[in-house]
Amino acid sequence: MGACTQQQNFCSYQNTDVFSKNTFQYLESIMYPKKVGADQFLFLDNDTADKLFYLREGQIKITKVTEEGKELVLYIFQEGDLIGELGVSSDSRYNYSAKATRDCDVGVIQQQDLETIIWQHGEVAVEFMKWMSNMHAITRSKFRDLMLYGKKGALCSTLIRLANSYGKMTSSGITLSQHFTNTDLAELIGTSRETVNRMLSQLKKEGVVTFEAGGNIKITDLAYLKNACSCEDCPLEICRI
Amino acid sequence: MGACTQQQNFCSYQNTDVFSKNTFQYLESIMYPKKVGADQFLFLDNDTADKLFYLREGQIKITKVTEEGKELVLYIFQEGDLIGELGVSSDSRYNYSAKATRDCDVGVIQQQDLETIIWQHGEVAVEFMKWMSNMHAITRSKFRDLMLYGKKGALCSTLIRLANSYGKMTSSGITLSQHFTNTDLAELIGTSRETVNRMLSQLKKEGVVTFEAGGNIKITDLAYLKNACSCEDCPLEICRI
DNA sequence: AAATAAGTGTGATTTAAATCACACGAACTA
DNA sequence: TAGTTCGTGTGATTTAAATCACACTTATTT
Repeated sequence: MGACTQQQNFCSYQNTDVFSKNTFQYLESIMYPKKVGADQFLFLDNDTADKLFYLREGQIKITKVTEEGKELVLYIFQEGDLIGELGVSSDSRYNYSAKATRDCDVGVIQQQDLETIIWQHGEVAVEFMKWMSNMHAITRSKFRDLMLYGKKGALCSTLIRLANSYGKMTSSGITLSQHFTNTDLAELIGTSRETVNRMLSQLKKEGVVTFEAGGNIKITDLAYLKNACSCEDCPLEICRI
Repeated sequence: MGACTQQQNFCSYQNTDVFSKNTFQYLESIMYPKKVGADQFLFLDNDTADKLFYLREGQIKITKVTEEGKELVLYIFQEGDLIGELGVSSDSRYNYSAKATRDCDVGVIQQQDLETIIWQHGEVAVEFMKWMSNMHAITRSKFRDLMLYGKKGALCSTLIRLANSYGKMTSSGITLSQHFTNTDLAELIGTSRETVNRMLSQLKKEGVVTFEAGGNIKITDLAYLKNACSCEDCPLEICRI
């Protein structure tokens, strides 16, 4: 409860934290390995959605691209995250793409294999519902943040989420352990690179963020960010990128 | 497949269409009735999310309200829809409100009772996953439509969704069987009443919509609307309001 | 039938954000 | 080491949308 209290390096919460050791073993038993190189796609918009993917190593961005090339990044998944949809009909298709930002190690799970296990084991079913519920709550909370508080609120919300997913607590603030370019942030927010740059400059001037060597963002006034997007201190598993 | 081909009056698809007769009987067996008067709240933002609600009769709007009073309507549920979350932890809370727009007849389902059934019956689990999956897909597709194509695209997308949920096919177009005010539409889109009014006037001038007696909208050029939000002809159970 | 409330339609103005344009620095790369 | 790519920083301009202000129409109430 309450965001950004973690002392760990980063990725403190994966969306698979809802699974018990037992369930995880079932998953492992039906998983087969796959490598995805940097900048390759794990799957494309409109591909048949008949698999789930467990991200062992690397990073996957889920994106939606318009015909004019405008890109919206819906999620950034980390090692330990499970990617995909469950319970969809056999001819269902993804309506987003999944792109590896670096070399990835993935475990592929056939939806059908998983549904067999779910069918047989009630506790697995309930855990998967929790996983689905969490994923939906993440989407809903982003929807709200990006729609209701203007581009500035959207940026502040995104910085908080990045802090929860990549933040390292220090005495002087929360440092993001990964560099995000202005363009990266713009795609997360649905705005232009220039607008992000101007807003970040402003936040820097106001003492809300500073920049570490290498350009990594350090958040020095979390309260300001929370206020800008009417943060409701939702649980860490939901307030993520 | 393909939107707006229905000849029926309206509400052709409920989110409970994924359930088998058998599952539905389980639901009925643990449901108890509740009345909610017009303009009353079924639940409030931050209430404990330990129940599901089956809407037998009436209409429920799911809304998120900011501190400044700006309102965003996330869904409008109809008779036959199931409302709520499943698989969340016992201390989980709604982060949106549910308001009856008219007198409602609701069946209340304790989450715990349902989880017991899910635990025991694999087929129920799988059907509920499909339900959850659908709900998430609705949220995601709205997110995309409202973020990527400006306010005009957002309005056009919303009109298509309304057509799918309330449209009655006629020889001259698709008539919405319910009146939606400019303010209603503005809250669905996250914009101002004036902007909706101006956009609708423009669409009328361009011959995309007309107004029936009583002010109900009739869509006369669906292709135009689809084009404005890069409609991907997603299935009817997802392209709803 | 008059009064009140709720909804529509539109101008004028302000504000937010996108777009265009270009200078500059840092980081690779050949 | 010169060239190229990639990212940053900022002005100027345009466009989209919100806000303000008010007239007018249509329901609803008493």
